[in-house]
Amino acid sequence: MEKINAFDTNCPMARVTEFLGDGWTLLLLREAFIGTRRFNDFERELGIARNILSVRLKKLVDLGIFVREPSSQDGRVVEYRLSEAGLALLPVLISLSQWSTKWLCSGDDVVRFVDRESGEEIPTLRVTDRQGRPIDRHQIRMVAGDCADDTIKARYARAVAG
Amino acid sequence: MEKINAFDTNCPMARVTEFLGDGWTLLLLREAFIGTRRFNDFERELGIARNILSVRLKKLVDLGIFVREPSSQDGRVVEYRLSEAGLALLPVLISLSQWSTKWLCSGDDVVRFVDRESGEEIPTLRVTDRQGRPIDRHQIRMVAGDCADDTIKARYARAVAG
DNA sequence: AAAAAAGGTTTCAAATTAAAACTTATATGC
DNA sequence: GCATATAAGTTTTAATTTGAAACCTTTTTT
Repeated sequence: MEKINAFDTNCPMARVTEFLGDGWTLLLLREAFIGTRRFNDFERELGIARNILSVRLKKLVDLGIFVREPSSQDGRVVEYRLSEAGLALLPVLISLSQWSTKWLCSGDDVVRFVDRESGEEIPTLRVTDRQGRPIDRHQIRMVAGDCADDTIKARYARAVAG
Repeated sequence: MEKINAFDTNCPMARVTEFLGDGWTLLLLREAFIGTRRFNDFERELGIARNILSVRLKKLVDLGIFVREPSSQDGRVVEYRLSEAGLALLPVLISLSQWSTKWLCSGDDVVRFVDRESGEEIPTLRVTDRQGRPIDRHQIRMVAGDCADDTIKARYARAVAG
């Protein structure tokens, strides 16, 4: 994988790839949202190699997604929990999960997101306008931001998202 | 990366990891949404190695996310475009992009999603209840689905998403 | 007919991941 | 207090994946 360049430094998707672009991090996030906190538990639940887990947790901590907290009760124990930034990934996980359930998984799913009170399934996340009205895929465009150079701008000007 | 097991076969996140869990696929999706269609264009825009690109495109086609279409105009040309399933990933890309813009990228971004008519930025995707009312993170739970075994169910029963 | 263009595949070196054993620090049971 | 257990890592070595460049095949252009 090439080094991140000037363009990708400010591309939100490229920045995400930096940590989601491996075979374990999304599952680590799933575990964290389920409530897994400890090194040995992440290892056991996922079957991830310890050296890889070590590197991934470091990266997630560096990026501010996890917080590393040695336990005050037991000097051996370290807890990894989701930071504000990590918790803010919930809509991402829900939209991914909903998409996957519909397009990849068949029938019964192992994991679902529900409303704690009603127990009802969280409805499909929708893209809306400022007034909260659902808007159609075809009404959405990707555009180049201010810091994009002319080549990028020209490409995005042609771009159609959907 | 271990083989997908019985549990993960029905875990939406594990299934997503199967194709998003590498350093290129999310960027291929970004390119596809921008309008990139051809092998050589994906290669040039991303700087991805041709052999890897070849394998990734095959996988995306296999999963039904891309459609491979030899051009009827020019027998040399092949077009890869997003299928319905691929286009349905737009909310995922938007939520990822919004999260990344807020928590990873600083200031100006290269890519933005806007309303085609108004030109306004797409507002942050929100989790809502069935009536469309925004619901708080703490009101969301992850639960085990029907096909989960008792161990899994027990873990999820303790789980708190947020 | 020759050259160019497009979409690949092949080959081999470099980097990453996996599995297992090892290390260090703290806690527990006798 | 000493032996054992537990937790969180690190190290080592082998297997797999990725990257870069050259090569191949088909179709189009000149």
